[in-house]
Amino acid sequence: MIFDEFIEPFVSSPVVRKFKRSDIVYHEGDRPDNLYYLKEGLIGLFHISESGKETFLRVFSTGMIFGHRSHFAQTPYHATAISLTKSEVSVISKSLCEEICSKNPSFLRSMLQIVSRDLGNAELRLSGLQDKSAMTRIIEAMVFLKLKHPDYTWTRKEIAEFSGSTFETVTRVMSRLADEGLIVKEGRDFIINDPEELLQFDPDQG
Amino acid sequence: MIFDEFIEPFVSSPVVRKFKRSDIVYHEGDRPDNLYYLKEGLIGLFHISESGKETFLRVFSTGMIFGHRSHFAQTPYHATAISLTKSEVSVISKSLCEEICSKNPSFLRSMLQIVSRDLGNAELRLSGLQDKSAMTRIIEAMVFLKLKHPDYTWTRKEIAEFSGSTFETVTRVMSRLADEGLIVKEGRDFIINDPEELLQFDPDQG
DNA sequence: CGATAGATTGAGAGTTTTCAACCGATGTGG
DNA sequence: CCACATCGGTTGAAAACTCTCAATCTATCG
Repeated sequence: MIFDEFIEPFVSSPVVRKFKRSDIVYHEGDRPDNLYYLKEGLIGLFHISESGKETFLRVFSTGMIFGHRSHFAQTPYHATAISLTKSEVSVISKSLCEEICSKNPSFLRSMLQIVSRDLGNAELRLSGLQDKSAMTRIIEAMVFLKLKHPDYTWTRKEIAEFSGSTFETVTRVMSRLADEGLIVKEGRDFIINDPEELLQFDPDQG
Repeated sequence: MIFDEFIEPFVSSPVVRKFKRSDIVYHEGDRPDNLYYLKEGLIGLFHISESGKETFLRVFSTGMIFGHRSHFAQTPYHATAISLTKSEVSVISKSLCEEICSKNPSFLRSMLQIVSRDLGNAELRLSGLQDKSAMTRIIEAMVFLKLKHPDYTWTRKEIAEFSGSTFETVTRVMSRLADEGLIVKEGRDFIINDPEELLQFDPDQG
């Protein structure tokens, strides 16, 4: 993990908060007074629009920092962090963060690398929304999410909100993929047989 | 400008390149061997998909740095930088960049702030693509682009690629807005009477 | 075992895109 | 400085892809 060399102060932060599924860690619009280090669990970052439509922006898993974008942008949170599982989070105050930054300039470098990569990913998703079919985006989201976190049962809704689609369309795509033998449904969960093959799947020739 | 305190080495870089409209500064996939400082002009960052569909990701104007995301992410360029006007660019080598970073740690801080804000913007656009109508997105793009660069004549195509739409739809929206008296068309250019009013416009009650 | 959250499937609607044909602006070279 | 070539813009009609709505079913967990 990229943070190995900085992790100490995060792990040993005295302030730890625990969450269960669906708990909110921070709200869109809040002032970013802290950074967070995820000791254990899975947390999703969602934007919720006025109309109530949710967009699933990023996933944070054990060992990752989050809340950093707003901190370094010096703007309020633009999205809401919601715990997807039971989780345990170290809270790092602004001042502790400053201390880490000044003691260890390469921490800033790491943060910059992470944010830069996330920006690239976000912009590629932006492009994808415009020239890929819903099916392709759903397949890519399934592969991305499931490979990253095979043990978590992603809901159709989460996959939809990550791929820019609806849960009904995700259901339809998954039924089709199961028919084609590319995935296996197991209760509400699913298993990807061969990620490469799945990504190559062309809806028209089946 | 946020860079005032760092600008010196950028301005005085000995390597300057000049471009005219449509010239490519760097290509998606290229290795980021340099950072760029835009001394004069307007440059757009575009992602071009396999099918040829373009997405307009970011605008760079006089005084801004670009090419930094890939540099700090340590990944190839994910998009292509195209000059929209005649422009003049200082080329900053990796090693000069390193020198600036180490001499001036707050340069990293500034870069981190910029990239963090861009990430927030990209993610908000991602959300917008899913719950705003084409008309709303087009209006927002028009206001954003035109207020930022009133003297540049944005083409329908550029507005479409920024808002995630097509140039035909942009044309239709602009005709409607002109009918409503919210904008004035001047040749290929357009003038926004009142940005606030334009942003508030509700297509249904017009 | 019952309650509830999540999943499935169908049918119909609607926004936007696509395709096509035509028009107008801009600017360059003779 | 005009003529023309080219790039950009306009408008219409039809098609398409997803979404929305609705009804029903099934996991999962206390």
